[in-house]
Amino acid sequence: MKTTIYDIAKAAGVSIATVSKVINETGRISADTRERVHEIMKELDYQPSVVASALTGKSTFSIGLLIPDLANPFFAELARSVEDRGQELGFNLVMCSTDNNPKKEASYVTLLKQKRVDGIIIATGLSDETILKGLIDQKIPLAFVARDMPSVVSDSVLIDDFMGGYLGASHLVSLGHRRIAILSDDLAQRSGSERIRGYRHALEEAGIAFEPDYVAESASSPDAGKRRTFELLDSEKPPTAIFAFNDLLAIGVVQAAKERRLSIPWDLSVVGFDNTILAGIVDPPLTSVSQPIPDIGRQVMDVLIGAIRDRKQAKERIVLKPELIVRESTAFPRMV
Amino acid sequence: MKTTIYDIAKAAGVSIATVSKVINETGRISADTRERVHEIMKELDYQPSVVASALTGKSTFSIGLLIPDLANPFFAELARSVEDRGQELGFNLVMCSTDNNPKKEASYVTLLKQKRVDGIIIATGLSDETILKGLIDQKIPLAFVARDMPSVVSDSVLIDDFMGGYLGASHLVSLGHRRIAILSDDLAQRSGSERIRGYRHALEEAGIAFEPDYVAESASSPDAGKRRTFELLDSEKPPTAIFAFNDLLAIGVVQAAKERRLSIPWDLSVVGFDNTILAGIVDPPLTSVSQPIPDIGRQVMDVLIGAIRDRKQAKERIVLKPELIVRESTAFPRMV
DNA sequence: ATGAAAGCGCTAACAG
DNA sequence: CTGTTAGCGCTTTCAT
Repeated sequence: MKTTIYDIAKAAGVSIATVSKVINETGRISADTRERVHEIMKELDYQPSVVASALTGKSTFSIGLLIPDLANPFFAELARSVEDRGQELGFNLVMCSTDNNPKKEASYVTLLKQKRVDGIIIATGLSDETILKGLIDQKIPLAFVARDMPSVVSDSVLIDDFMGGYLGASHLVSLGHRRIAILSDDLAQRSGSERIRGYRHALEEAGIAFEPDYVAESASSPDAGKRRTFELLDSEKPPTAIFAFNDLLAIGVVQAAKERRLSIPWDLSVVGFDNTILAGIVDPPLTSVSQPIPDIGRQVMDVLIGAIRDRKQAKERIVLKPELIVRESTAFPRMV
Repeated sequence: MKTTIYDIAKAAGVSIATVSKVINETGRISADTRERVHEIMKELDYQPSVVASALTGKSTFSIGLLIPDLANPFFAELARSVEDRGQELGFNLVMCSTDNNPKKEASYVTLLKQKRVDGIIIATGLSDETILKGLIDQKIPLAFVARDMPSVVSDSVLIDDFMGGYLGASHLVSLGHRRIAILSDDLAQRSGSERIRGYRHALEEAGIAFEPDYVAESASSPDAGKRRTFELLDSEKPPTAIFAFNDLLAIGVVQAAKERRLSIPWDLSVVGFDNTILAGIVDPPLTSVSQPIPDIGRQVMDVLIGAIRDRKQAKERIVLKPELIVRESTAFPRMV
């Protein structure tokens, strides 16, 4: 049998209440017994059961993390930074890759609820409104990360997507591009439309007319991005530059260009988003709008745990600044 | 208040025992009451507490996953595949990135124990023997993945590392290379030495003498790999090919070569290991020994859950085959 | 077929 | 300063 608080109490010749108190450092315990209990616990390699203590209303010290796909480097890096902060604070992360699939979302959320996680960090879309409503009704602490959820009042940390869109687009504009296409992963999401706003703003500044046909949407993988790029390239007025809303998509663009024997950046400029490990590795290295991933992860965790501890009402919305990292995938257009 | 089994019982006009039985489909319940209880549960959006049920000795439906680093694409992809299988089976994954840091390992393992996870999947080295011993003593179901743990009798799934080493080296040999260096992440681990055995076997077959100086070790990051590559390149007899034991390291080699203005594959051939998403993306695309990641992930999860369910004694050791994916980072040596 | 009751391991009053 | 005791939400005999 696993050793329990009773075993410790017996061995130390005290009551379980006393043991509980020394474990939680509550109430007053004589230095003497405290020490003795500690010794016994060490001796018997006693591990207090979080399960039992959670049942009495305390924390489970588990946080759910809902992301689209752990195999996507951006989310892996994000998860890692969230995990690190959790580890520092004594919380574990329960991973949930939803693939933006409503069924998976629902199934994961149900599991998380049943496990009574202390809170949930949401980095994925929640296709089904009811899921989110259920979470809120049950007052489960929530925090959104790297995405906006305007319809909900909740803690969130994300970057200034308008600025991100502006940064990428104005870089291209200043290089002399006028036919700049957008490749977005999910236009419906707020960050997508914010980035487009930033992009449009950059165009306007330069007196370039906005061309709806230059806004393309694609699933978030190099392959899907590649296919969508071919379409863009085959249009009437092919763009001279493509601004992808994540690095995976940008890589798809690069691959499409290679297949067409277009040289990047000379025949086609590409800018990515997220500045993941991939950006520095592709050929050519990708100019990319960088998100401060370690910061973001740390801050969501902090904000969530703050909400859990204080059960405070005030919600924070932390907006961090993106940054343009210029590498070799962008240049002035060869033929204007 | 959250709705509990009592609420359901009251609303349905039955005892909590009955409700419990319909939830778990145990005992005999009249179709009539069963249906009624189900309805009420749906109506009240009742979620049985895994915490409470775990306290009575049932599963927590949580599995710990110990890996070195979630931000490393190989482990992210592996985690994803493990997670997927878990999700199918109703188990959640608790992520633990240890950075091969003994302190973190200990801290995570303690947390996992306290949470009474049903089992732990270990993909990391366990620097501290006592940790592992503690786990085994407490009879916590364990499964090792992508690494060998010869000192322990336990379920494990991994690739044939000897074959992996042989595949990479013999490819290089057949191209005409004779000065082939190894860049390993952790020589101490069994997979490392197995791969080296495979490498030596390939050399022997070709009558090439084994040169200990060609075996280098490095931390598992592009940067560290790059530094180590410079040393290799600066040695008396610089190698004409480098076989890295993971893609991150191989990328370091590529970067080092670029900095030295060496052309890959003409001045230097490189082969990686793992065949992660990175391999297809670097310039030039990397020849890499591929691990069947989705398979591996699925199989560990199956094996672990098998062990949890049946508490069986028989341990399995599942060995999968690696495969050489030839891309553009390898060629015959320009100057032999 | 259903229910009463005894735990599971721990916390939190409340007494002493 | 320490112990008694009543739960927390659920499972599981054992009766009925």
